[in-house]
Amino acid sequence: MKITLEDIIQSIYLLPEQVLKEVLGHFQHLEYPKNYFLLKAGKPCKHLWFMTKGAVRYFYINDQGKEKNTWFSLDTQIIADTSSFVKQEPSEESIQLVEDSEMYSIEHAALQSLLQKHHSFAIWYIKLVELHYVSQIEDRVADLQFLDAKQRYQKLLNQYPDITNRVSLGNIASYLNITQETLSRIRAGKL
Amino acid sequence: MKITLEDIIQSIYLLPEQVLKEVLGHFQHLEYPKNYFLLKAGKPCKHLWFMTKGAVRYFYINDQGKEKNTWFSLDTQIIADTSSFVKQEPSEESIQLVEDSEMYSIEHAALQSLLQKHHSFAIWYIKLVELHYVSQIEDRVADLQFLDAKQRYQKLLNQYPDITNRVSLGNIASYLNITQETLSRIRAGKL
DNA sequence: ATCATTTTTTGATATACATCAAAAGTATTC
DNA sequence: GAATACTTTTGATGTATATCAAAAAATGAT
Repeated sequence: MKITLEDIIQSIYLLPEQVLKEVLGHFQHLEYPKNYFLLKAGKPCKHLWFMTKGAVRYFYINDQGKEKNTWFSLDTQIIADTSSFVKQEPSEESIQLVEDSEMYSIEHAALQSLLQKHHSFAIWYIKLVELHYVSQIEDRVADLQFLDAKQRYQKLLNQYPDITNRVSLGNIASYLNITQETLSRIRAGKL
Repeated sequence: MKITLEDIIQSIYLLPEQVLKEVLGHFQHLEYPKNYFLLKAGKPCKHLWFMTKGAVRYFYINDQGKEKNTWFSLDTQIIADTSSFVKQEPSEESIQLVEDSEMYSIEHAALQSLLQKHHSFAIWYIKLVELHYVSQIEDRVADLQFLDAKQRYQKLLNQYPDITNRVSLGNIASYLNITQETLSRIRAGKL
């Protein structure tokens, strides 16, 4: 039983039939291969994506020119560089697929006009932002502040039990903010 | 020239005269002394506060029973435990004044009914959430991931040049996620 | 299957920051 | 203004994790 775009939208907040129809009309169905860039740093994030299958990583390039992952989204997730999306300013991070993925996208401009047009859609978007952007990222801050590398790894495994088969050790280490050597040692139970 | 509540509200998104009036009617003006708790961990965050003067810290209690600051807001800022506020679930953090402060508050229930009642207010709230919650916290994640203690301290000083006179070294160190000894050494230029 | 490339593991050493202990400095109260 | 409590600084030592180097294992291409 596959998750439809309609399911995702309605699970956030129930929209009136008419509005839902109109909203659905603004989404585009997409399939991209592994390694494809949804967003490259420097460009404004013009879309909001609803992934139905696949995996992505978010990353920055730091001062020393090294990539640093900030986030993973696997399977059914909403994807965007929130900060760039809401301000329509150049993004500081890139978003790249780490698996062949399927998703639906809506453009920023279309979203804005729907927000102005339909009060119910504005309420829907408030729920989306509150639950998806805010809660997720607050968790992340708490993790970074309070958990050490090993605890953060265990929490990630808890959230995505199959992540080790889907994302490389180097990419996971980068997200955990540790080196891949350290993650390798944690896995081996040596730390 | 003092900043009024109306200024703050209108700077987020211009509301129609009538709606603005109604919205203003739901805010309460408050003055609290240093050390007062706006929110205690375990209680749901029932208010959104618009501070016009003063300073607050947000903090958790960690596993070892030690307080850990997660955030400061000084002067004109919007205050809430966002995560608890949006879900109306028990808060994991506390919010305490570190100076005598002045602010305006609106209750969660009042906000909800205004959101349902006025499309324009829903748009206003979207702007608020996007710009205040999301952007601030994304910066914070980037800081935690990419900057070392010294860089984070310099950035904080940049944002709040007078913070050293207003917030204790221990509180700042806690926010920076380092010990006060380390911060003391950074200040002394020994690190 | 073989070779080339990428990913993961292992080992030795270095470093940033924590921890513990105590002294010095600054506020607060009577 | 002395006494008391809080805050900040200094010193010595310990620990988690980084860095560098290289081997081993896994993956992909011909």
